[in-house]
Amino acid sequence: MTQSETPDAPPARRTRLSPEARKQDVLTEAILYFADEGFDGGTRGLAKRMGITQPLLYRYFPSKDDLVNEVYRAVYLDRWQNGWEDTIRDRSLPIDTRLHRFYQSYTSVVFDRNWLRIFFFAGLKGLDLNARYLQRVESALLVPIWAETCAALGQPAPADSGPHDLVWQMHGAIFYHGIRQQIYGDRSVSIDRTVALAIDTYLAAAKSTRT
Amino acid sequence: MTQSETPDAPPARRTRLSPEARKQDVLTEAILYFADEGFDGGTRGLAKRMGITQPLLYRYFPSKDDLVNEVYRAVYLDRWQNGWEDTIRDRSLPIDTRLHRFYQSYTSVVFDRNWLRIFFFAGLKGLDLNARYLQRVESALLVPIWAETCAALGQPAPADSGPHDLVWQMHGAIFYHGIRQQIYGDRSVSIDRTVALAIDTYLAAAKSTRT
DNA sequence: ATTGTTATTTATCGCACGATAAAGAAACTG
DNA sequence: CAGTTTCTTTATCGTGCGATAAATAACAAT
Repeated sequence: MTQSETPDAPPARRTRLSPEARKQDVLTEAILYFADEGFDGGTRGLAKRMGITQPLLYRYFPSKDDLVNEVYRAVYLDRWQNGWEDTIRDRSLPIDTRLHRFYQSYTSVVFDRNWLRIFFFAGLKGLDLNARYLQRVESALLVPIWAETCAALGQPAPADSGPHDLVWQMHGAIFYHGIRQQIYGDRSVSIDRTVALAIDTYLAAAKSTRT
Repeated sequence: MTQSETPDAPPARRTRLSPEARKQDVLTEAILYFADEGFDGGTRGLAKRMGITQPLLYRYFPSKDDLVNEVYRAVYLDRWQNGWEDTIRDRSLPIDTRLHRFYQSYTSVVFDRNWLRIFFFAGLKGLDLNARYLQRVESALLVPIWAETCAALGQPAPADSGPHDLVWQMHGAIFYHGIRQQIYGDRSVSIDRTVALAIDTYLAAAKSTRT
């Protein structure tokens, strides 16, 4: 019984890769693995899923914590698109078009199972990653959105205050859709519908309140 | 060094409680503990926090899983208030008053650190608890909200379709505020402001689209 | 082919976990 | 006070974890 082997795990692959390729392989698989299992997932499980042995991980990452930190970096820093801010500020387009294009791109990145699950695992663990990410969202995306909205409505741009609560409303409604979809598995409503509705509601409310 | 004891843990309390009292104590503390540590938190940590020894837990709960399940029940089933549905359907009040009252009560229950954290720990673990809870929210709260909204606007009540996306928008915007507040520690905006704005925006949008 | 380098595996340590059995002590009974 | 009950602790088992050291094998160079 102790001899039996699961068929997808041949006794010893012993396929030799270059350090760069192996490290990248580990990182790529670690994103999927920790998104599935949470950061309490064991290094043995990750290694088994890759068809390598567990100590090999420690040749490329000094500790599990280091691996986890590289996962953070890969998922959140590397997937940030500077074009988002440009799209929001591109006054050659009407504001609703800009918002549609921005959220179409934003949700295509953020409404990803791995992205969202790791985001919440980190948030629950109390890491400052989420607070810092949200601060970046606010300062780099939501504040400009409100400024551009005011400008499009012929209002003076707000001095340096934060984004209006209306922007958070819109953003929250859209983000919550992603949570329902990716965390709870509810696939009943399409993303495009939610995004379009949230933007329309937001712009209508912004016009009517004309703060 | 191995003799040193943390001062808040006297060698042996040996305070003897009735089974009911002890079991309730364990359950109460387990809610706080698992909300902090997640369900991977150890039984030894929970026992230490209570000032009892770890095997004592197993006198009142056959296994850790049983304890966790009782935590679920205590947090989600027992905190559901049937009055919510009554408030929504109370046509002696205008619809906006009903929505304000409902969400004031709902958020006072749901925007609780323990409630939200356990909710997300369970969701990430893939338990069906969240899907079932959301289904209950939809059928018992959101569908009636849309029906009452239509009625208040003089529309025919929708047959048996789900809640309009506008209701999900409002609910999501409010819920997202709780996430920012309790999961990410952002205390910048008040709950009341968010709730009031979300309801106003929702009702305005419902009026204008008059679907 | 032989050798050297190093990617990879085998074997193992110390520790924390969930869970169980037996010993101990607080309360109740007479 | 002695006897019984049962709440609580001590001691322990088996398992899986992160991490390390040593043995092994794949590839490159000559």
